[in-house]
Amino acid sequence: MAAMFKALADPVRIRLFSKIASHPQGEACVCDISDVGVSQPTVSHHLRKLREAGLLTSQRRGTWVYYRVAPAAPAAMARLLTDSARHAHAHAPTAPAPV
Amino acid sequence: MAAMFKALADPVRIRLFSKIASHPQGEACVCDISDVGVSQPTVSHHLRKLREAGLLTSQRRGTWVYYRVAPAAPAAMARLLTDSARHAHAHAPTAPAPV
DNA sequence: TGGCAGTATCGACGTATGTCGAATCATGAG
DNA sequence: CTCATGATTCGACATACGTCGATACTGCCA
Repeated sequence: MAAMFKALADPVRIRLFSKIASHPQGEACVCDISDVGVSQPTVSHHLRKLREAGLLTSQRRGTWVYYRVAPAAPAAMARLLTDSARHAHAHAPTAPAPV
Repeated sequence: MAAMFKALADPVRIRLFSKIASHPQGEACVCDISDVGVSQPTVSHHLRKLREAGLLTSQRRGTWVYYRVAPAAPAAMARLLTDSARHAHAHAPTAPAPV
């Protein structure tokens, strides 16, 4: 789980992840998202980290490599966060629990 | 945003965060959550990181310091994740789009 | 077959991070 | 006031990370 959060613990990787997630067809080739302010090898390095953490999947089609979001890992991360926030909110000192 | 994810990019900090979130009253003093496998100064260091990232708030009551989850930051992180996952799912190669 | 465009890997460098022990601060008890 | 307990800060160390240039790999096209 920590590895998943570590994968997004970098502004460049967050930008890459968001770009891929918001791209048409839900996928993007590397050439479409390489303008994040770092060199091309660094982009490849970050994409590899995101893929190894389970947040992205890659697929080669001809010359280009397409990346898309793997839904399982983000869902698990979101679950941990929402569970914690909900529990904290239920005991919030200022706001009463709505239900 | 990357700083928030970086705050949870460590197994010890995930354990601390989860322990605090699941504690009764939604808060925990440091002495209650110090058994995470590292020394007590290291626990304090990690709690400081989590607090600086906006994920926790601290409050001293007498001898003890109590930590609780700050709901805003986890909510923002969860939103980024669920939005990305939902978008990806809408274009998933296996599941057809419902609309 | 050769060349070319798109990606990935390698090696190296500077910086950041996690960890600890020792010391310090803060608070309550006697 | 003095001491004991809980928590933080400090200094130091080994390791991990982000970044780059150079290089190698992959597949298309002439």
